[in-house]
Amino acid sequence: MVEDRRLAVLRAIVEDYVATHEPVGSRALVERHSLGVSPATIRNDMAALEDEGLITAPHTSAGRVPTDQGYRVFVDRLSAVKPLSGAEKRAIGSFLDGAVDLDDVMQRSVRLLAQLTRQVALIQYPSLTRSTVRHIELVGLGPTRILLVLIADNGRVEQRIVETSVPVSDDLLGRVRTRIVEQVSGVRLVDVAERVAHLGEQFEGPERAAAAAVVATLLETVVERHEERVMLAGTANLASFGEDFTGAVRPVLEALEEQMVLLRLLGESRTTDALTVRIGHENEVEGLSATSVVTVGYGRGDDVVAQLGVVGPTRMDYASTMGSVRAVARYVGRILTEPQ
Amino acid sequence: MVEDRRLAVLRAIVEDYVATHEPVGSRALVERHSLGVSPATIRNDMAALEDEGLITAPHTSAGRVPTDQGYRVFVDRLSAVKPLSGAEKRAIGSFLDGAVDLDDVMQRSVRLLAQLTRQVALIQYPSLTRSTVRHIELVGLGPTRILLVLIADNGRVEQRIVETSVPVSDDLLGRVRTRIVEQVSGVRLVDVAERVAHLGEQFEGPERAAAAAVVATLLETVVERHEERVMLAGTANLASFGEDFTGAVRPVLEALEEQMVLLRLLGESRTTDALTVRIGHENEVEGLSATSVVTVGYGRGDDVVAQLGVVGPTRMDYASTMGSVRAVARYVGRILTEPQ
DNA sequence: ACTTGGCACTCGGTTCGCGGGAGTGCCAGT
DNA sequence: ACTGGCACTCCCGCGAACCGAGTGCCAAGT
Repeated sequence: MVEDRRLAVLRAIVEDYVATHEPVGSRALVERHSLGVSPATIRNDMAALEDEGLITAPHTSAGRVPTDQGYRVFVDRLSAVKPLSGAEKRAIGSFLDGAVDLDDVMQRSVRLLAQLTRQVALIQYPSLTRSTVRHIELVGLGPTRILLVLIADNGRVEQRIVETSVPVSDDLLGRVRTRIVEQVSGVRLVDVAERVAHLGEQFEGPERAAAAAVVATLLETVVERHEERVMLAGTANLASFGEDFTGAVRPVLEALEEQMVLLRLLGESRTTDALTVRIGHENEVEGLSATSVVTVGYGRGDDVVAQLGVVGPTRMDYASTMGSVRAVARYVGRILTEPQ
Repeated sequence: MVEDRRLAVLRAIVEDYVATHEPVGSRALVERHSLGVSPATIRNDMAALEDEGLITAPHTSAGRVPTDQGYRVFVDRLSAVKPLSGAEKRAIGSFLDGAVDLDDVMQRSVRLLAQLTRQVALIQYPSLTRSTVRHIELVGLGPTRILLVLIADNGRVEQRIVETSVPVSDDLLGRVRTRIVEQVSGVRLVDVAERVAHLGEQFEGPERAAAAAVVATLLETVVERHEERVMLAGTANLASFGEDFTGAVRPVLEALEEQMVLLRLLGESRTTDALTVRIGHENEVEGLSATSVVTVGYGRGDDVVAQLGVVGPTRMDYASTMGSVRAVARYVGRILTEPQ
């Protein structure tokens, strides 16, 4: 009972602080929420919440501000994901429907998400897992350099440079290509590995090393590096996160310039619809301790192929942000599911 | 004579202001530069410079600050491009030499430039002009959708989606591909247009429309869209441009998110070594009126294939910035010239 | 014709002191 | 367990005063 009210107070504090960006006091709280008790009672609750580490007071006589832990409790126990308004849903539809290829889908989605949340949005390219190989091309760039291009049937194209220890003639290159194409055309990417595993052995002597290098890179491309691209939008919104945030802009921009950081940030949910929220210092990424990151997996049906999400100030509107992130993820998933 | 000293005063003002970020007064000027005259004389000169619109005073009794026009005169008549230090040159070498492919060269270069100048760096991908076609692949994605992939011998890969008005069978697709590959393999990209111009006419009836669509897209890819990609680095430096710049961060970030804007920004110098400097309001791009943009073409020898440059506050160190931009452009040009 | 020292003046920035007000913690009473 | 009252803290805003940098102008000097 008492415990319930305390949580209600926490919720009220978070909501007011998110709305006003100012420390909230006991009086303002009873005025703006129907808590049914006096400011004095609220003060007692606030003292308790402060002891628990959920809120904190910037000065002796200012109001209270939620801590990272406070937001954590809020997100876990007090807030429901807020569905989008009709207008927002319609906006999503009209925004995404004109996309012409995968790049375009990604770009439109990430911009849309940035716009909806007024925060920084991230989207990871879908992995190749479900696709099949349409074609593989080997292009000699020099005696020991080969460009490998993999074209998947979903329109995605991957390219990698292969360095071989021994020179590769065009003739050999042609034969390797023929063999590989024979083996993997129309094969699902997940199955490519077993098809080409022993392909190097079909070659003799010095040719074997070259063939092996090509195969190794192919496997790497297919298996390991198939989700490394990330797209970003809405960095301009960083400038509007508020006065008190300006000092944190630089480290955030620095973090966002690193692909590796972005990938770590997006994490690896393996089920759709399960939103991940990392609040303030929960973020391992240095420089993002003043921000929260909301991510979710998206894909075809229940099959998660990649992640998307947003980065914003810890004092964001979690309910709306989570709603937007989830909604965009669903739309993108739907588009990927449609026959292209 | 008098005119000479006035320009010397302008130079001194620009240099001091760039160094201190504070309005500079007559007294400080004579102390820090050997002008050989008294502050009173300087004051007269300053009044004249103000009348000419080259400097301005923020308040009645603060020092003077250069105007955009003042920087213009400084850049055109008073400053020499500053060569890099030995350490910087060595840094460039070690930074760029490990690059493994075109993407990598671009990425390393743009990061390097951002680091050297502590500003925001831009680099445009080299155009395909000089390259030859290694391979062209057509992948059917649906009845009226074809993915066109063009692989150039310099390692660059371009992809485009083609929408056809009539359905295209795999059979037809195969034949179109064969014809195209026959025509353009090994051909320089600039010559592709004439080779395929009449290719559609080799097909009859409904097939002609499909073939024409593919050819049209191919031409577009080769001729028109061959320099649309731009890479960006150092946006975090925006946060360090200074107190007085914080208000301008948002519009700048917004501008930098638009590919089209970036391309306009990079402009189109057609000779290497001719640096372009656009100062403050000289920039047509809205939102960049508080910044200056320094760009230069780079390429193989005298042949400009693309541009690179930086965006920084109008009160940047033009001499050093121009030196860094030019130096990086030369290095990148050299790398492109080396046999890959 | 320039240059210079002197001088009065302007005005932004800083410091200081002083309420006002919001907010708290605690206590005694219900 | 809640509430009203009360003393206390301390941030914030405001005006006054002051300092100092800088200017413009003028009369004198070269």
